[in-house]
Amino acid sequence: MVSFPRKISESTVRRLSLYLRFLEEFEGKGRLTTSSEELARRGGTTAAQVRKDLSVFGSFGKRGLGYAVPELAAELRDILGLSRTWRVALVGAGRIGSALFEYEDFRRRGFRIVSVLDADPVKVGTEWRGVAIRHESELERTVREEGVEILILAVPADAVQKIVDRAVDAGVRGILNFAPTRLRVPEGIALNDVNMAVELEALSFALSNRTEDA
Amino acid sequence: MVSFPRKISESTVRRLSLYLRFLEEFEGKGRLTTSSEELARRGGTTAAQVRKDLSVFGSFGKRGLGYAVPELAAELRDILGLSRTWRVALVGAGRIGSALFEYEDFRRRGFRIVSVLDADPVKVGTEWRGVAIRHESELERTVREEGVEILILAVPADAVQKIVDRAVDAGVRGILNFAPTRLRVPEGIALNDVNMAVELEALSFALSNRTEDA
DNA sequence: GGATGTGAATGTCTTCACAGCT
DNA sequence: AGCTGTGAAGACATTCACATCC
Repeated sequence: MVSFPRKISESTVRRLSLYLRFLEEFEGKGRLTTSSEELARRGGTTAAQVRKDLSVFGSFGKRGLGYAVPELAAELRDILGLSRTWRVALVGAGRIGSALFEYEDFRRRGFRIVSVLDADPVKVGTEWRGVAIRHESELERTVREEGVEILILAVPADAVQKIVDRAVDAGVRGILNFAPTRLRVPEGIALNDVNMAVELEALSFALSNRTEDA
Repeated sequence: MVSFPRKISESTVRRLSLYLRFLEEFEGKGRLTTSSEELARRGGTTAAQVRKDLSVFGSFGKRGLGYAVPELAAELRDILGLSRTWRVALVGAGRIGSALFEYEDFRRRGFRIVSVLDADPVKVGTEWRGVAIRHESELERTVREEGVEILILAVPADAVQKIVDRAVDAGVRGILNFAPTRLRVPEGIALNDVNMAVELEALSFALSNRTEDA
């Protein structure tokens, strides 16, 4: 709970998350300093953008020298709320759900999937790496008992809004939605959509309209 | 190959893709007309935004009446390049790859995965729904023989850049990247990243900094 | 009357360019 | 000298508001 100035743009936050990834890579290689220029190159942006992004939160560099890698990484982890673990429930034990459950990057970053829920009675009662798959009807109880703060939605599409409403009532504060639907959430609940079809269609658009040459 | 004015913003394209989804839903229900107001409500934006987005490409509505659902849907499919099928190769037959392979929305929109490639000899030679899993070393040949235009990258992370370079050389023109790395592609190649870790971290940031009350 | 299409106004994000530390 | 931090300028995106047409 650091409390920051004004409104911070989504794109700034996404870039910070990228920078952090690079910094951790540098840490792994034992590199001690870096520069806005280098982070920009790796992140596909400009040095000025990197500095602006960071300047929203403070001054972390030394003029003439650059940034100390471990220090800046630690700052970014703090800013992004990654210096703690988050208790996550996964709804949907299908293929996407399973892929997300195994996704190493989540685990490494402190997102701990403490519960998996599904509507399919065949799956309910089995378990994944020691996490029991429970029936969707137990959503509220699970959220409360397990102290779930974040919900990952990996279900085909329809009844999703109801699940969200119930989860929010039970105390969930953030939702990562993979269902191709626009969800309504109350003020104050964080929501992020990952719509893979939209991404592919954006590609298709780009390929169909190569006008920018000539 | 319709060729449109100026530079069209990424966000406009993404919204069009959303609108199309809603229109198709309406089509399914037999609804014949809609309005910018309705599309906006469904898409979480404003009516003015919807009209601006569409106006970049033409005038598809009737003043006083709104938009004809099937006509507008057809226009959007044209604009987005979805009136044809795209030949896609999937690199990575792991969990994410498998989830994407089965993803109904891709199939329905005309993205046909004609080839799956993996580095794991155990997987190579098996098949998914009639599509043989080939060894990654056959990438170039596959791209050429199968006329692959789009590559979906669902591999853990590292050697990804090399795969991209080879694929581009062989003729691939668009890439949907799920690996948490920033890729370099030549001018004229379309690239889209889906970074799920970044999305989760953006949530974590939002949850850690609820300052906007008070 | 009612909803579109669009210039003009506003708001937001990015880039520039340079003063200020190290 | 080198690289950050940052106001100011510029580019881009969204919202407003209304003339236009069905």
